[in-house]
Amino acid sequence: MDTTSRNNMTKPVPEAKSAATRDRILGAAARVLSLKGYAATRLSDIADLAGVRTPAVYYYFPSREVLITEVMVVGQLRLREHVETELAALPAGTPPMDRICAAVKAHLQVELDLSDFATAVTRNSGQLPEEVRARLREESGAYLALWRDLLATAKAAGAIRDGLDLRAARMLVMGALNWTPEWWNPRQGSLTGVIRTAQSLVRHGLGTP
Amino acid sequence: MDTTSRNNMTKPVPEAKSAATRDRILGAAARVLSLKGYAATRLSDIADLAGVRTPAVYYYFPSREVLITEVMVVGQLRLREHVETELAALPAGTPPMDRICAAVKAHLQVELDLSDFATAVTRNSGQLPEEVRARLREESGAYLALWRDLLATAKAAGAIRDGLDLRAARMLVMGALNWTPEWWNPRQGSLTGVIRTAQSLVRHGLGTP
DNA sequence: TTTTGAATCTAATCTAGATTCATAAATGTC
DNA sequence: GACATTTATGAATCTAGATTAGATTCAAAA
Repeated sequence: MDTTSRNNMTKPVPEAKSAATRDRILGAAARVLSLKGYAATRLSDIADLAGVRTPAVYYYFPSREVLITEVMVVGQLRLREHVETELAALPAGTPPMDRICAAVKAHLQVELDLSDFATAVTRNSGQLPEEVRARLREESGAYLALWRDLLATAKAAGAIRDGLDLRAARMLVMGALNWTPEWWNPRQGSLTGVIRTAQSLVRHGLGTP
Repeated sequence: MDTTSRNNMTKPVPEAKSAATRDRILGAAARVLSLKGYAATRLSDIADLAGVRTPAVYYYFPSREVLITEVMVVGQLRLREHVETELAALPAGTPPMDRICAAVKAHLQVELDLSDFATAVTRNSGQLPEEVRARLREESGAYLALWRDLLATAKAAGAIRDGLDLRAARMLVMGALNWTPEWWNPRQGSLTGVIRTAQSLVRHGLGTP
């Protein structure tokens, strides 16, 4: 997925091969991480999946930790970007609760369908060594802030039930979403089904009747 | 926590010392696991916390994996037992949605306050090697079944909104609960506050208006 | 006392991976 | 088609931790 990206219209085919391999390794790392978790992710697994020998990884990344950190940062970034994009696409004047539901949908799409990177972040955020966590803090803070805004706006508009602890409510909702990779599987239920259910839960759980 | 247990009224003080140390090691393992995660849990951390040298662990457990497996099994068991106990304590005729809310409360109590073992399970379930996971499957299946029953009963009683995918709804709720150890901290909010919010979310999220 | 077995310790050993490095292929350049 | 540079490799090396081996301590039994 998305192996090319960068340098779109500049030099014809600069270090195309190189960039491609680098992306292949990064993508492989994301996938292994999302499947096996930080503990069990060996550099050799990543290399195998990328179709390259282990030392080749060092041609592109100085260490395992740097590679993993990049996966996490990219994952967190993509998650936020996708959600922001979807929100931005909403017509002006969309009611705040509908915006929240759109964010729920977008989050689940990235998490479950679009990006191993995003899954890697949520499935491993609790297990990372402190340095990686620190490196991630800023970006994940931005994502949390996005949701904080979403709820605060809805609250201000009177769309959220009274007496709810907003922080706790927000974290509970995000927890429900973040836990989905632990149980959801495309073979036993459609993605749109999960999205619909999550939206319904959130709308009725948070909203005024 | 529960250092003695077994052999209550037989021999005066049999292998009391031994059982105590074993429990100390097990408890230390639960705590380290719940704090640092499977990846970062070293036998030496466990030994340190238990006040013993690393090899002493091997006097009680044949391997790191067996030790960790036991922590997980105990954690999953305690989680279910506590929830079952709380449910059993409810007066007969308690409405199904109130029973669900009681389960929410019980789950959060064990998870956040009572047992490092329970926290260890939920924070690491996704990272475990296949053998441990297999060993855990039966017990965690029992817990899932408990919740399935809770929801099915409520549904049958007409206490749950129509058009909700029950499996997805159940897993989303459990996800919200299981994710709490990732963010909740006794210093920035009372446990009862989180419980109240979670109950409110679940009641309105699942229930008929 | 002496003996014994449980409980621990210190000092190795062993091993899976991460990391390094000197060199081989490939690719592009003139 | 020889030269330079970029990519990738095989064959070491290094290291953190798990595991094992062999004392050592000590209380209680004999």
